Amino acid sequence: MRADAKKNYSQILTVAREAVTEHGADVSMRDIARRADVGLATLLRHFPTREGLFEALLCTNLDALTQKAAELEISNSSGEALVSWVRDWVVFAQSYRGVVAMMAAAHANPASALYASCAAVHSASARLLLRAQGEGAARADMNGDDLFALMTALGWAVDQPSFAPRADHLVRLMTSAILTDPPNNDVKKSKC
Amino acid sequence: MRADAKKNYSQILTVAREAVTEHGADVSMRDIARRADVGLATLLRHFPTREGLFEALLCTNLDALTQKAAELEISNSSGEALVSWVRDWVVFAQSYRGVVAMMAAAHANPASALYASCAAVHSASARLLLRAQGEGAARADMNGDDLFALMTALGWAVDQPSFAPRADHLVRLMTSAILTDPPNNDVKKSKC
DNA sequence: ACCTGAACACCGTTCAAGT
DNA sequence: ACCTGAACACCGTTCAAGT
Repeated sequence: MRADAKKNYSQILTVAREAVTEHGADVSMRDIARRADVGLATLLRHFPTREGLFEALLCTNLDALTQKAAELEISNSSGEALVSWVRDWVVFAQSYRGVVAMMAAAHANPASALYASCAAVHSASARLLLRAQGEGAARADMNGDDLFALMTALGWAVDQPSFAPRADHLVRLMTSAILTDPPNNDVKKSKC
Repeated sequence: MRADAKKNYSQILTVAREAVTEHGADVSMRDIARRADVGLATLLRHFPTREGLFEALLCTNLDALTQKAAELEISNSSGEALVSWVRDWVVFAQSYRGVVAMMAAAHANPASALYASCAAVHSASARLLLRAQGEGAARADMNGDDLFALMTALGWAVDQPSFAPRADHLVRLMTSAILTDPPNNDVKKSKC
């Protein structure tokens, strides 16, 4: 990689981070190129697809996420590990607006630059679920696909500005659907 | 409304239904105008916004949905009524691809042509939840906003092609998060 | 009243021409 | 090797000109 190419690459990533923070995952690629003082064609050769750009933008976050999964897999309580994992996922989902929708689409498209990352999240989820199910901490009647779908749905919801204020509570409600004995499910039934 | 205007209006709705069925809620307005053999400007005067067009496209579905809510409000079991309502919502959500995402955005924007419909769904949900909570059938620690968020998240999930196959199961999982004594929650704990 | 073509400012894709 | 401007086919918005 030539010196000027290297400089452009990092410059693009820097301004892309700003642009995506401001306008979400649907920012205009042209806008990013303009901010980076680079021709649009240059941006598109470094990152031929929008997903390619996001794979680079998110790689730190994704590494931290999968690293966390590895730690949780050998933690004490399999149930608490699963809840922590869902929380970490939600934090990741909030890194940039529109990221979850993009991941959901990439998950179904092996040609996407984000496919491998989606698969990693999916399989980490499946492993944590399986362990929790083995200990009876998680519902037995769901699989990794279900968990991934629920986590993605949750991530999408907290991404919506109107739902964001209730994000913490939505996480609690969602985890209570997954665990067999949810810690926050101590609802007092009315007498009638 | 003049005769030719009336003809254009219904012609637009007819072809819009086809186009949206094929390409989802993000179809090009130009494409719809072309199919209707109508100038783009004509389409945009009949329906100044995309949401305006969808308000017309969905009005039958939305009427059926709110009508169903009214019936469910006076039904026997408040818990079963809530589950039926969620199922009806999911069926509605599947009417066209991308509709739920549009409704979620419209819900936060009073200027949207779909805002009133969103509010109607929201308040119907809140009423059914409140009744179920009064009888102890639904969790006490959630409100109408939470239910609407969960329903929208569920609707969005089943809208994703990769999650659609598990739609029925996702509905069951989601309702089990809402009900205090879920009928499908008879999970046998493992012995260890 | 209602319709329409055209101009406008955007978008992402592609490629021949530059250094 | 790498960059770039320009042409291309799209999009939604707007409006003067038609009937």
